[in-house]
Amino acid sequence: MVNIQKIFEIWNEIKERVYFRLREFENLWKYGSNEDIFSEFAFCILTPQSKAKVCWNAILEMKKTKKLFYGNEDDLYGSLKGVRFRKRKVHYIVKAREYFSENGELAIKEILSKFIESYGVLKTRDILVKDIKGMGYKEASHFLRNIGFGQDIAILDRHILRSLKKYGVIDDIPKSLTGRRYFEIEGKMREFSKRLGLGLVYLDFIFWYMGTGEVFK
DNA sequence: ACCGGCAGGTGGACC
DNA sequence: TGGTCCACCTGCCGG
Repeated sequence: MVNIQKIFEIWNEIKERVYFRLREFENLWKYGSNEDIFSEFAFCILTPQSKAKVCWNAILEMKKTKKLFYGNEDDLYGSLKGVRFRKRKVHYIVKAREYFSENGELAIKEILSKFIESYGVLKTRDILVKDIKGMGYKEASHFLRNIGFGQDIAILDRHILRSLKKYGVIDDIPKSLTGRRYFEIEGKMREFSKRLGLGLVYLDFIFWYMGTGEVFK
């Protein structure tokens, strides 16, 4: 078994920054526009196997020029140098933009609100995974966390999984993450966080920080 | 200069 | 029905 104390040391080191980020997420949902929310969504489509910072800079540029909201696939493609699998991802973004629009206008906030009020966050995540190409459980969780609904969900990426194994929460890192297996591991991480008395959303930040040395997104 | 390692995975085919 | 495998694809950075 590994040193549990390390977790709390890191938590003390980063918690002010984490609180700040979480407040930003809440404010994004409270005060953000449909374009703001969709930008966060598109960011989460881009991040798999890519560098988060490169992705976020690309989003900022496409947001400023409005390409993200009105451009076609070619327009977006040109802005995504450095993003892995960008051809595919551009397609996913444009498809999702239709999904999140009503009468030709972005309505992602209204649509998500309805889902969350009617079904709750966990079920909303299922809906996103089922309906949107390019969103698996990992990225759907990432997105929901980044718009302020991450209190009880885990973002099981390679860093988190590595830490979970290191601390004996799971025996092995699975080769592939099916929905069923995702829930299983998420449940174990939830239990672990309860045992530590640290919220799941905090534990994610701590593990992410241990893996990368950053508190970015 | 070359090269392995890494970057917040996902869809779809196949069994 | 549910797991496993592989294509997708690029650029940067340290040895």
